[in-house]
Order: sequence, then structure tokens, then C-alpha cells
Amino acid sequence: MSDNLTHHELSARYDPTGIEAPIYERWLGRRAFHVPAETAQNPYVIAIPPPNVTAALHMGHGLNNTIQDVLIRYMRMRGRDAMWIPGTDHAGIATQNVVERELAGEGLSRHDLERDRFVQRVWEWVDQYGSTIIEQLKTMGCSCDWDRTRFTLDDGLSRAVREVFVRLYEKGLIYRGNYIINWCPRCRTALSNEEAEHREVVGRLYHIRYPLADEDGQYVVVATTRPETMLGDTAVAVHPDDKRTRHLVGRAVALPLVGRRIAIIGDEYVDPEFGSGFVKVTPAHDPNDFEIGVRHDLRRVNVMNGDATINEEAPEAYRGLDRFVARDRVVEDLDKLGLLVTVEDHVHSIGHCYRCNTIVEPRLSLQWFVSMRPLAEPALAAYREGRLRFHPERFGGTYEHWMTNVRDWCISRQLWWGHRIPVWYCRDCEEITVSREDPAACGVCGGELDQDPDVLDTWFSSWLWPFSTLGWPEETADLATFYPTHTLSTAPEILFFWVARMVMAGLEFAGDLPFTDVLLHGTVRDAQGRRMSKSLGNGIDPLEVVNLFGADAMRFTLVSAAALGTDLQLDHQDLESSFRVGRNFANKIWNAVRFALANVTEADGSTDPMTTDLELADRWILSRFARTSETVSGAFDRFRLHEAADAAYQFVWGEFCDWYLELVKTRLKGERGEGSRKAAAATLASVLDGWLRLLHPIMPFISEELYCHQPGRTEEDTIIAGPWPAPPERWTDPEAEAGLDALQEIVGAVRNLRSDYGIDPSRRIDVVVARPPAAVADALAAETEGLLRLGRLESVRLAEAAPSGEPGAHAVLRSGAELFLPLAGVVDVDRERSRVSAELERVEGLLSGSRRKLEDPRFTDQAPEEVVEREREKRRSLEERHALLVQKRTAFGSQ
RNA sequence: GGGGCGGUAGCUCAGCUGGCUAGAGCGCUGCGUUCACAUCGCAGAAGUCGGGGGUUCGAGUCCCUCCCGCCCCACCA
Repeated sequence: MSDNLTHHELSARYDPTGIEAPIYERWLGRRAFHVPAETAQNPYVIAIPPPNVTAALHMGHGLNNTIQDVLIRYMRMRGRDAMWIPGTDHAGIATQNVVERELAGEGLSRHDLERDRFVQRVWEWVDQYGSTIIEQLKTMGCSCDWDRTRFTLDDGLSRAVREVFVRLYEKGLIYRGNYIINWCPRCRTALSNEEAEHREVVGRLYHIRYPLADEDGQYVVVATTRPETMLGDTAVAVHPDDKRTRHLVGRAVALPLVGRRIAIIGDEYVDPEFGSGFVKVTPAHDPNDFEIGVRHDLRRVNVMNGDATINEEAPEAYRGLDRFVARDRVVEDLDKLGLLVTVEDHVHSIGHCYRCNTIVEPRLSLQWFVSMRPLAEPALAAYREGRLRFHPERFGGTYEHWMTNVRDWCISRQLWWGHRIPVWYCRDCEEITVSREDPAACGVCGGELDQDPDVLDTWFSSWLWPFSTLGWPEETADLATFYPTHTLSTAPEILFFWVARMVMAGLEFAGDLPFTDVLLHGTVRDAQGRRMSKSLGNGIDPLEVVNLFGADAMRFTLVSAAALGTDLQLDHQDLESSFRVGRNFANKIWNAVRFALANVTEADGSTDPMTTDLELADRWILSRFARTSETVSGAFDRFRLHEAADAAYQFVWGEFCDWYLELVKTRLKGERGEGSRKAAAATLASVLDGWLRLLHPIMPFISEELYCHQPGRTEEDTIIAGPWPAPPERWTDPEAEAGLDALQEIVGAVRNLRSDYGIDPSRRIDVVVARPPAAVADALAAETEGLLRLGRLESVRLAEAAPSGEPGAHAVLRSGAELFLPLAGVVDVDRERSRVSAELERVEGLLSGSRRKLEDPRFTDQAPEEVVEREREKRRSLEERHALLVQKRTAFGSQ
């Protein structure tokens, strides 16, 4: 709270500047986010998806971390020991790339520095820039337990990585082998299947003649999208049953340009329906060909270097050429030899490096892998047994599909930044040492050891995050108390990279699921629906938004725009229009409270409204609050944050401000007596306090600020710790709701007629309500004063019937009552006649539909009783209105 | 080649297990210096819920099919 600020000093406009930061400091000062393991009875835990240390905060982070903070704050107020673990990821390739780029600016490569100095340099970079995103989260209001901040390269987490590697190795689930992997020639490292992003590109399909060896003039035709790989061909395959081609099995072709004699083999892999029926086989550059090679014991000729230039395995003419230059050269040379048959455009999907977008080269390489099948089984079972849930549910299917078809995970990376692979090779014997501790010498022969130069995939530390952050493999109090965590909120694109693997790791190493509920939020897009990205320059900086409108405005806007399972659009060129909803709402809240606080005393806030002489409006708002409270809680419980935001918004703006405050204004001034004032003030104070709490998870700053301004509260009081509103059952009051509903309808009808007839807003007029049902009459009697004020009326009169023969405006209400505004000289008979006719027509339509339903015994027999009853009620109301309207029209007709 | 998502007012989207006289915000039109708020108030116009078929007493909601966007997965050269 701003120092000693009283309600008199609240400005007419909400300005979050100068309010948010001190509140955050106050929370920190009270250690409001910290939960000691020793005292946690009923924990609720979220582990943050650790942002890359290289990352700057973008709207995706804005959304995801808002969601997590909303859940954490909600649970904290509900009395849970809500603990949110923050931290960052070392992001192997991404971070190494950033620093290498920086070096390039100095004309250096990492090799100029050598390994140790390069890694040192990355650490310096991380120390300097690494924590900015964490600082930025604070600006957004994130209530993380900062004492528990972790980094994936921390000592503790590194220990966890080694432990896991060794355990998997000992279990036989980690192996090393020569396989075709995805290779990024720019990053010069292997990638996992997930790290190769497949995108459709228009390429070419080249049809090439391979002359039969020992058979002048005869040839076979193969097709390929990567002609340069022919330099590494070691066979041509046909389907063994293909009548056209099977007779050639056992013969050989002379590989053009290379001159190698290679066999024609029969293999089931070949699709006889496709193309010529002949397939070139390059075991070192294609996963299928690799498999064929295994079956037929073919040579594997790797024709490329790590940078995808052609190596010495190929004829001299091509050596040193980049793969795409070589491709053109090969095609050109084949053409000159008359061996190029056709070239056609061909759309196909090829892998791109997820970090630098370079086209990935499938390449034979010696790498480390994790066998995933055994790990996937329990992870799949957990989902199928309902212990692991996805929101929205459909992602469960995606998860299941991936798990079912999971392939082994290539975990070695030819990088320097990351967790070094804990494997040592003996210089003197064949022994491989895999160890938790760095070994001094070969355990078998005592020879010198060399550690494997590679590091692990960055996700190999991320998949341990929910428990490595809590101290695993040590049996810490944190681990015992806070594991398993509860909710994981993240973007769907890392479902496989991270979420699925965390489930496997949690079950395998920590003995339990890492979380029970996975919340996948949508993508933040720009006004044209494009994904926000640095390269498009269409991103929005959350800090800029916070500066302009405040964190609460941003958070509210994001939450209310992100319905479960949907993307959200924001206009980066018009921040005001994008975030106006939240900004205006914050201002509305500010002013509502400002007004309320000017009208309640300390005593009012501590009075239980139920002990006062409640009037209709009081009973109504208490009832509405009770319902809203339930809706909001239910929505949070089901991860439907947007619904919670929506319900709170509608209640605060549409009910509390638009109706309740308007209705109690004069009462608060004591114009209707002290008892009436007291009831209004106590109700107001109570409901206000309640909805500030409802809003706190989404709008933590303004709710905290205003909460402290309430009478009787001091800076010692905070809203953050709760409690969450739990309105008593007896606040719910259907009768009051019906009464106010009737009042609202009447006010609405009066306003409508006034507006229609262009009656000067300052002119007070009379109204006649004819034949109101008792409940409506009671409501009118209870709130006559409110009705007069809101309808800008001079008087309201109840009557048996609307005056006939008198010029005026008419409306028929849902209750069957009739509204009449005597407006001699204003109301135009023709106009009134057509109004009534139009209304009659509408009612007739509805009525006939309703009758048709009720006359059908199948409806009355089969539909639930309450539905039928509601329909009868509707018909009754429509019939009355219909009769009245007919009467009106007749009256007009006779004039 | 599989799988999924979306198509509801001019725009962005809600509408969950079928009961809706289909909603919100923005925009638009008209009115407004009512003492919390013009970052406001009041009123209004605006929808064949993508097309067609089906199930049902009843369909925006379920099924089939077609059209149009988008996404994910996949080793057809």
C-alpha cells in the first residue's frame, strides 16, 4: 500500500505505476511465496517450465507464467501450501549458438578458444544475462519460491543427470552405436528426431540411369531427391516378387560417376507400385537404406564431412563441395553422360534443425541412445489408467500416439556447452568406464582414460526437472514433501520434447508421476493470426505492456483471451486495443472501490450483513456473489481460467457496479434511515472484500492494494494469503434474484421507451405498471426509490390496467405485467402501433414454437421434468403477453 | 499417408455432459457534464451458428458427408 494513502486520496484514474513494485517487495519481505518443507501440510506444487537462459521474455512466457501464477495464488488462498519452483535451462545448442555468434563478431570461432575457455566464456555470458528473464517474471507478479531457483547446470542437477545416465547404462537402456541420425551441418551435431522439424518444401525428383554392368546399353532407372548421395550408393534394390525387375537380382550396375560395381538385390522394402521399381541404396545416408544394408550386409559409404561437404570417399571432382553444390554438379555431370532421364518438381517433407533451421542431413554416425520402449510402457499405463490427465483432453491422444510409437532417443551432442557424457575410454584396452565420479584410471588395465568429448541433449537434464530441482537423487525433505508436483502448464509444442519424457523419468527414477495434470495453453498470435516470432518482428514485449497498462491489465487480458484449448490473438501494432479490456477493467475496479470506500466506515466492514435488515438489493447481491464465487472456484478447479475471469468480470462490472452500487447510493448517504444505510454498507463491504479476493489470482496487485485500503485493514493484512471466499449457503436467495430480475426488466423497458421516443434524459416522467404479479409488486415496493432514479421517473403507479384512450408508450413484460408511459404529445400513434405489431409478431413466433413443443406428448413424457416445467412457464408468460399485445393492437386499430 | 483442431454478429472469440427467446468484448449508430469511473453511462442495429443429410420430443451442441482454413505426426525412393 502506498504510504498512508486514504481513500480520499485515491485518484480518479488507476495508475499502476508506483503501486505494483512496492507491493511485490512487500510480498517478498514477508516471504509470502516461500514454503518450508518442514511445515507444509497440504502442498500444491508447480515446477516452472524453465525458460532458456538465452531467452528474453515474450508473450508466450507472459501467458504461461500468468496461468501458473493464477493457479498458485488460487491454491495458496484456498489454504494449500502452494509452492512454485522457478529456474532456467542451460539450453545447449541455443546458448552455444548465441555465444558463438558473439565470438564471430570478434572474428573468432570456439575452436580458437578451445574447449575450457569457450565453456568459461559461456558461463560468463550466462552470469551476465542469464537471470534477466527471472527478474522479468517478478515484474509480472509471479509468486515463485525464489529461494528454490534452479539451473539445469547446477551442481545438484548435474549430479542427477549423471546418476540417471549411469543407472540407465547399468540397466542396459543406454547404448552406443552407429546409426543414421539427424545431423545439423551448421551446428555440427547430432539431433534427436524431435529436434528435426519436418516442413514441406518443393524439391525435385531426379530420375537417373544406372547402366547394367557387363551389358552394354542396358540400364535401370532409379529416382532420388538427393542425387549427391549416389556417391555413397552400395546397391540397387528391387522387390523380390516384382515380375518386371526380379530377374535382375544378382546382377550388378556400374555406379555412374563413381565407377563402383554395385549389386542389384531383392528387398521387401521396395514398393513395386512406385516409380520404376528400382531403388538406389545409400546405407550411410538414409535410414531405410541403412536397414536394407543391415539385411544384406552392404558397405556403408559415408560421403560427407560434418559440415556436409563431400569427403574423400567420393571421386575427387566432388570433394570439398557443399552438398547442394555437389548436387548440382552431380546432376550436371549425369546429364552430360546422358544418364539423367527426367527432373520433376516434388513436394516432400524434410527435416530442419529446430535451432538454426538448417536442412538436416540424415547421416551415419556413432552416437549414444536411450532405449525408450521400456520407459514408455509405465508412462502409457499412467495415462490409460487416468492417473495422468491432459487439459484439453485431446492432447492425451497425441501423447498416447507418441508413446506408442516412441523411438530411441539420440542423446549425444557434439557440443561443448552442456553436461559432459560420463563415459571414459581407455587408451590401452577396450574398456569403457561409465561412472558417477570421474575415474582416475582404467579399472581393468590401469591405463589412461579419455572422457567422451560429447555432451548430452539439453532435454536429458530437463526431463528430470520436477525432481532434480527438489534434490534428487538425495532423499531430501523437499523431495519427500513436494514430489510429485501437481500441475504442469506449458505449450503443446514441447509435449514430446519435454512433457512425455518427464513422465517417463518421473516414473522410472522418482517412483511416481512428476505431476497429475498437464495444462496445454494456446499459441499467442498476431492480428493476422501468425505466430509471434523474432524474425517476423511481430512480438509483444510483456514488460512494455506492464509499463503501459500494468501487470494486472496484462494478466487479465491474457487470461480472458485464452479459453482452454484455443489460441489467442493480439495486435502488436496496437497494444492499446489489445489490452484495453484489462486496463479498463482495472480502472473500473479502482473506481468502484474508491466510491465504496468513501461510503463505508470501519464498523461497516466488520458487520456481518446477515445481522442487519437486508433489503432486496442487498439480498440480491449477496446471492449473486455466492453464485459467482462458486462459478469462479469451479472454473479454476477445472483449469478453465478464462471462465473464471469472465464470471468475475461480469459480476463486478455488470452486477456490482451497474446495479448494486447504483441502487444503494442514496441508502449509503442515510437518506433512507440508519438501518437501511447499515445494511447497505455492511453488504457492500462484505461483497467488495469477497470479489477482491476472487480477483486476486488474476489481478494480484490491484486487489492487494485495494484490499489494504478497506476500513480496519493495515499494512499488516494481506490478501495473498487468503482466505478464499466461502459465502454461506444462506446468501443464496432465488427470490431476491427473481425480484431484482423483474426490476431490471422494468428499468430496461423504461429506458428503451425513453430512448426510442427521444425523451430528454433530464425529463422526469411517470410510469404505470399494470397488473404486476405479487412478487413483482413487492420488488417494486422494495426498490421504488431505485426504480425512480434509474428510470429517471417522477412517479410509479400500480394499476389494474393501463389507461386506455390515453396517448403513451407501451411495453409488455415477461411477468405479464404491462408498462405504460403516459406521454401526451410525444408518442406517435403510428409508431406505437408498429412497435406493438413487431413485438406481437415476435411473441407469436415464440409462442407457437412453445405450444408445439408442449402439445407433443413425446416432449412432455420424455424431457426432464424441470425442462418441461420451464417450458410451461415460458408458454404462460408468452400467452399473457400475447393477449395483451393483441388487445393493444386492437386498440390502435380502432383509433 | 495417418491423426487432430477450427469455421457462431463487421472483427476477436465464449457457448463444457443436446433443452437457447444464441452471448461477451471491440467496432458501429443515437443519446448523455445523473456528485466512483468518458479507461464512463444508457439505448440500438447487427447472426439461415460453413453447406447438405441424419439421429432425437428437441441439435450451435451428437453422427455422416462435402467445402474452406490451420496444426501435429509419418522412412515411400
